[in-house]
Amino acid sequence: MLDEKQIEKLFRIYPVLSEINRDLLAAALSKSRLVAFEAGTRIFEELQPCNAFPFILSGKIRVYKQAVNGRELSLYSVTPGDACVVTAGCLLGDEPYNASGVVKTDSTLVMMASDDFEDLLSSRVFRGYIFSLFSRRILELMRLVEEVAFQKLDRRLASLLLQRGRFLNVSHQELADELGTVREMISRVLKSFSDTGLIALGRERIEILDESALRRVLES
Amino acid sequence: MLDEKQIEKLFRIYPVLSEINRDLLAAALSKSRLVAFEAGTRIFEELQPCNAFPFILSGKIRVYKQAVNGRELSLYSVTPGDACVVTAGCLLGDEPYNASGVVKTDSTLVMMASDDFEDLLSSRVFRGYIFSLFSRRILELMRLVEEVAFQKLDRRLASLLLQRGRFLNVSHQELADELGTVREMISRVLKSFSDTGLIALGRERIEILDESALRRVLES
DNA sequence: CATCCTGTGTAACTTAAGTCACATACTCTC
DNA sequence: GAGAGTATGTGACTTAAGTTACACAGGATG
Repeated sequence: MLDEKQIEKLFRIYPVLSEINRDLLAAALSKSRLVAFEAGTRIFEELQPCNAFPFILSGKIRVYKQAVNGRELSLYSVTPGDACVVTAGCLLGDEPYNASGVVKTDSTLVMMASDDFEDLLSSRVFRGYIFSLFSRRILELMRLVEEVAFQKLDRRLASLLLQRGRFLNVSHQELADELGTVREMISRVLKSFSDTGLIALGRERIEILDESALRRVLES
Repeated sequence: MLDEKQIEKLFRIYPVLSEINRDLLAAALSKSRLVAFEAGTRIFEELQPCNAFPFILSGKIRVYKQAVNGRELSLYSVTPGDACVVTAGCLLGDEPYNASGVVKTDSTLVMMASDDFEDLLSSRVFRGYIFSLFSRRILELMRLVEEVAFQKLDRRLASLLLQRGRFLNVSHQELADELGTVREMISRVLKSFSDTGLIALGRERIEILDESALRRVLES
């Protein structure tokens, strides 16, 4: 069950819900429940039965692949307003799903039963919203494939840094896990950026000093 | 406009259509048109406006990314029964879409106007079908990311060969374009397979001699 | 048959990335 | 502030992949 405040928040983050027939939506929401996860929780084992569709109210979930030797590579993140397509895929398809998910920052989700979610899809506007989330994810994955296949690490890392804003508090290992490489490579490339004055380095801290030069790395 | 025979074929390949309200479907089909493409056609420039949804009746379309130096990497293929999610994404999302598409074998598609397609989605069963195509594609792309990031070329090539059946008529270049690498690498790995008796080689011809051994390469 | 074209084989080399092995440095806690 | 635990720096080395440069083979065509 959700209280007033939570429902209000849900509507703020998923405004498309207001387009749905009120009774239908009320019925679906009455059976939904709020779930909170702490940062660090490995979420995917828990969602395994995949009998519910998650709306993200707050927080951030990282979906990634793991290789045998322990290396990791992020596929995408799920943030408020998103739908976890994987869950959806799991709901609708039958294929086993073998990526992992971990909560990056404390998160709250509204879990809606699969049947109710399908009912909501009878709304054309809502359908359009969900479809466009799917498509965006597909395009993003296509971009990722290209990046991993064709782009060198310095470009990929520069791009990652630029996405994260001027000051970042991350360890080299986290960046490596994001890009599917190893810590040493990240340290080395960061060092080369720092040697040329693009960034300043500290323990779990990176400051972008020369953004435009960093952007130029993307075109190298 | 489609004739009886084409409609029959469409139903055979997309049986889910029979679940849709007859009038609704008839209206949508009456405005759809049949399009044929010859093998070799680069299709994506032509679909650019993306104002229609394609049902594939026959043939095969390869969707791939191109790198600056001319290297290519296949993202997936679209075959009868599939939906080209990219087109769908293009229809529903707004992001530009920068993969390429080429017709591998002569193809016929039924192009349905975007609005009509959205009407059909009011059928719960049809919706489920389309969603599951989307999800499958997403899972496939996730698998591809992992493969490109973490797997060595011999494994990837062995896997590709095994998917293609006992006798294949392809050039090394085609295989390279599939995997995002260069011809020389393919020649080299194939040679090593042939040296150990896994395959026999000829001009544009590969025969798998020892399938189980080739399968074992996948686990190496 | 001579020629051309495309596909294949292959050696030598370069480069990017990953691995190994430590040294050092910072932070937190007791 | 001593010690533990984590994060970072770095050189030496290995490996996978890509590049360059040709030789050669086989079929197609005039």
